[in-house]
Amino acid sequence: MQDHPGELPDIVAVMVGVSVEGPYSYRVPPGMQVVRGSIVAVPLVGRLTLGVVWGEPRDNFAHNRLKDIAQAFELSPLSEELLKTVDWVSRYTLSPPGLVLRSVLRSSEALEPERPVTAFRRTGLEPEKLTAARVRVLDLLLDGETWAKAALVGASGVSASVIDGLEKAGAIERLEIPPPPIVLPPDPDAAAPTLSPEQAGALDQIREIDAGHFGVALLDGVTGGGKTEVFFEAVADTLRAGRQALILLPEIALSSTFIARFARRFGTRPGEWHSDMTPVQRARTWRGVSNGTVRAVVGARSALFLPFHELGMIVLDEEHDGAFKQSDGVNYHARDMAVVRARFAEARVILSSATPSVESRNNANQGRYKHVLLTSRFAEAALPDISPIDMREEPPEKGQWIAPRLAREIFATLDRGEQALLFLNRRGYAPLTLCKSCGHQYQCPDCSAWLVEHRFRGVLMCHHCGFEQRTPTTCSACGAEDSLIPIGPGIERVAEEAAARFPGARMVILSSDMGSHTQLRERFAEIERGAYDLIIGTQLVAKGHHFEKLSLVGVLDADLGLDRGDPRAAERTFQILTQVTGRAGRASRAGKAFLQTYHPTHPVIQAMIKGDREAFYAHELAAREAGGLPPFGRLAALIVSANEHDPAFEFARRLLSAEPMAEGLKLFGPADAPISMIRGRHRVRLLAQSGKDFDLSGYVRFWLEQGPKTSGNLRVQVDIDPQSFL
DNA sequence: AGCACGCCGACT
DNA sequence: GTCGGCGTGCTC
Repeated sequence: MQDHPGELPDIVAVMVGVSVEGPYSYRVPPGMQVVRGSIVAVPLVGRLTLGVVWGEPRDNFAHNRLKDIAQAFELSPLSEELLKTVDWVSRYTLSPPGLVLRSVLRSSEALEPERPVTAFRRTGLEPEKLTAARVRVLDLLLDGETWAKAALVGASGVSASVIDGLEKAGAIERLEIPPPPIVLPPDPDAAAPTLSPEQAGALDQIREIDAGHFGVALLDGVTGGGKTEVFFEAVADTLRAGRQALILLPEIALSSTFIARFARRFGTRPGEWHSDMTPVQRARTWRGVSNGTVRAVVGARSALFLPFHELGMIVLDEEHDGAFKQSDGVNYHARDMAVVRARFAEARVILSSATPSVESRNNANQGRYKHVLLTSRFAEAALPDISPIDMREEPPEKGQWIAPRLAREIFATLDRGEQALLFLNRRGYAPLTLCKSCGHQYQCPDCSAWLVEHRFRGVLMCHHCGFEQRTPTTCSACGAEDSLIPIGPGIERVAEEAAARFPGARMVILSSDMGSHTQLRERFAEIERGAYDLIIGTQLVAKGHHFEKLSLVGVLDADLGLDRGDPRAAERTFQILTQVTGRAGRASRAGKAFLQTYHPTHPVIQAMIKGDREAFYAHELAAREAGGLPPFGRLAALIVSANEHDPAFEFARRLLSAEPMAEGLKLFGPADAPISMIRGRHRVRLLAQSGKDFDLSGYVRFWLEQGPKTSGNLRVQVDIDPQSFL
């Protein structure tokens, strides 16, 4: 075996798809050929596990205990750039490489060759009986064409038994053909749009990044500025160059409009990759990406680990979106890992957003990313006029949440026959329920969080673990009747107020718990048709929907999320306020937006009112730099959790005292996490802060190796570059 | 990630 | 006495 150049000796290292720290050694049985990247099945404690050949064995495991690789799959070996990405992500996030590899091997169905499909063609014999149904089938099979059975049934509209009958009669014959590709290759020239001069300029700037080399462009443009058309043209360039393209979206479930847009531009649907797909659909995308028949993929963040071999372009649309950060299992941020993979693959990256992350803006300012600006909106639509409503000076009536001035604006908007949107980023009816006779507060039994009343569904529920109970009628602490009162507003409560104050308005509530994706999609379509006058919604309404008649946006609590001890609170608030106010006045109508706030002088609110996003970025970058926070420093959170509070806290303290001293490193904590218990586990945090050029991952790895070992139900989770401090 | 092993409480 | 709960440790 060894005399074949490029082949590995008879013992190889295999990274198994389980949570282990390094590859294991396996024998390559006679006759089997594997190389680095080969996907294999290996025996591991009595069962077969998927793994990938990693290279030469590194350990000296006793040769007589080695096992044979059970199977090498008939697939192209994973590309070197993907293997390097797995290693890099593992080292950076402190996740075992085997666990990271699992994200690559996520579709076990994809590994076996696809079953051939049954197809038919004419034999030339005419059947004795020619019925109308038979003629329809035979007409489709003219000119010796071969049709898959399912396609033939679909196109002819006959039942399968007609086809079986024709076969029996000898008029057609059955053959097994390879399954058709899941999608047709996209045509880069199918429907190239006419770009505006500004868009064309942006595209030219992107094209200045050499194809065939790594480079990142930040496509920074206002909502409605036509960013999608621009990056579609860059994708077309990539396809023309014979390379594959990946477009990552934060919320794939609501992106059927995006898929349709892609199909209009490229003449065919892209490959898709997201959690709503069946295992078989996923397997077909995975295989197609691997064997090169799928040239473009639109997917959620996990599509980053698909087995591309010719990856030339990664686009992250809405790059600032928090959904790109994975926070269970492997904690990675798809934006950063996309840049890493693109670097290994010599591919280009486009980060697209109307409200870029502070990190990306800084990279653009520093010249590491090419800053591509799109500043004007289509159809000359102006950005909305944004005004504050100081809740200290003009508060709503007691028991109401809509300030008088905002209510007047809503009336005026409705009178003109236009749509108004009320935004409150809080699901349910009320965030807290308490008993007015004994003061009992309804809390989750497993989390240190209040139960949120969802009146529509008649339950109190925990937004952290999903616990719910029927809303009681008597206090469960003191037994008092009719004593439970809701405190604070959620969108259901705002809807109740709106229904009472604007009785003529056709109203709709939009939040993630108001139905399935399909139902929500229908609601959005109805709104676009103008079936509603007043839209009341959470986050959900902020994301990329065009509402023609919408001319007023009211943000009921612009401060929500501003004042946590969280370094990204201001950024997130700025992003969501920009997005939601950007819903107003999309077409020819000038829009208005009102921010109800208790902090009208806060820099985020000020930047919104003045329409001065540069002021926001300047202020935020200065604040981050002064605090040594990302992107000017690094953060790592260590979350110690246990079934009881004290052991967790005590362990965190011991961990802290075992900290290896390092220059320029600051440690904070231990402190109870803001939500100190989730799902019955108490959580204590330590925070490490370092300078930008410090290997914080390496430091934390060394720290944990040196430090006290966990036992019992103690866990230590590491979150490098945490996005929030919950 | 699985899965077996082993230790402790609860029950036929 | 045995069943079964879950904490612990190992996998080439």
